[in-house]
Amino acid sequence: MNHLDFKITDSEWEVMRVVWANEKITSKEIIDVLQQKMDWGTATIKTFIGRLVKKGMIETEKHGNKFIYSPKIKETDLIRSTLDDTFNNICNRDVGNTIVGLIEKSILSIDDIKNIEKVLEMKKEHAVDEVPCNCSPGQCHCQIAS
Amino acid sequence: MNHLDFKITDSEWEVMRVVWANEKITSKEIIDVLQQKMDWGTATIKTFIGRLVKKGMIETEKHGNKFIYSPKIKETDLIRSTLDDTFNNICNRDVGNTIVGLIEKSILSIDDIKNIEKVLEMKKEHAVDEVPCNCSPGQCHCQIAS
DNA sequence: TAGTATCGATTACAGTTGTAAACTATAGAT
DNA sequence: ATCTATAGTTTACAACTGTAATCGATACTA
Repeated sequence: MNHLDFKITDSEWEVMRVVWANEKITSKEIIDVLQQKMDWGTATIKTFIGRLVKKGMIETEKHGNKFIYSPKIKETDLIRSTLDDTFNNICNRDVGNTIVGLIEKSILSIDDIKNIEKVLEMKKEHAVDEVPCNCSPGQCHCQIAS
Repeated sequence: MNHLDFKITDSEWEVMRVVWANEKITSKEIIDVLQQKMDWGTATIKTFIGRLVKKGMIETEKHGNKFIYSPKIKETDLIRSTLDDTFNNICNRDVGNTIVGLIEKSILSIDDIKNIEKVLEMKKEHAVDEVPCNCSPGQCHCQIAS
């Protein structure tokens, strides 16, 4: 499949958020930010940073004896990829309802709603009468012969 | 937090889908279904089943020397909980766009679109002008004093 | 009833993750 | 020039995961 298969842990995501928010940042700053939120030791955060570098999620620019870290992947790409992973576990026929559920519990602005309405308008052009089930046999109640 | 903190692995999710699809099922059936999709050995699948039982995700009813397995949590609850985990890593201000992205790449039926429009209509009543950023300081570019 | 197939339980083992201490190298302070 | 603080690297170790082999009990078969 797609070689853009990002996969990081929850802890690593906390670190990434700091890096994304700042674009260029030192480990000390990352540590300061995270220790206000998480109950993590300094060494722990250093480990996470090191692992993210090894995974290719952040890049380093040497500056004397220290590094300046910056993100190597975009936040939206990671979000996209993570959500795709989850939706891959859901029957296509359930996606609509799942999205309804997401909207219900989200805080949305007028503009957000307008944007969603706009994309829905576009989806209408290709909307199907019934979404075909895409599950493997035996993994879904709405089994339809493929 | 919420004691409904479900967390299973991707492999375990494959197993759960079979259990959800069938409600009452034997290990042999689970194995048959999964071996058509995954390149897993019998023993591997048995391990996953065992771990899911231990995690309280499926329950067992003894039947002679074998078990009948059935789901102990609902599929929608697990989906909900998993998506919540992801959205917890996203600034509230980005949720709207993220949902737009989801809709763009989904296959939706006319009814799905209607349902989404309906929930949007309801959201309009409480829609805000600007969604407040809910991120911890240093973890988001759109930092607003709280 | 003895043999065999099957099921679930136990054990195995490497890789990942959470959590961190210890070590090394270097930059800044005196 | 030496000391010290700091940054990054290495090592540690238990729990969880992917992947399975083996074992013990039971049910079906001849």
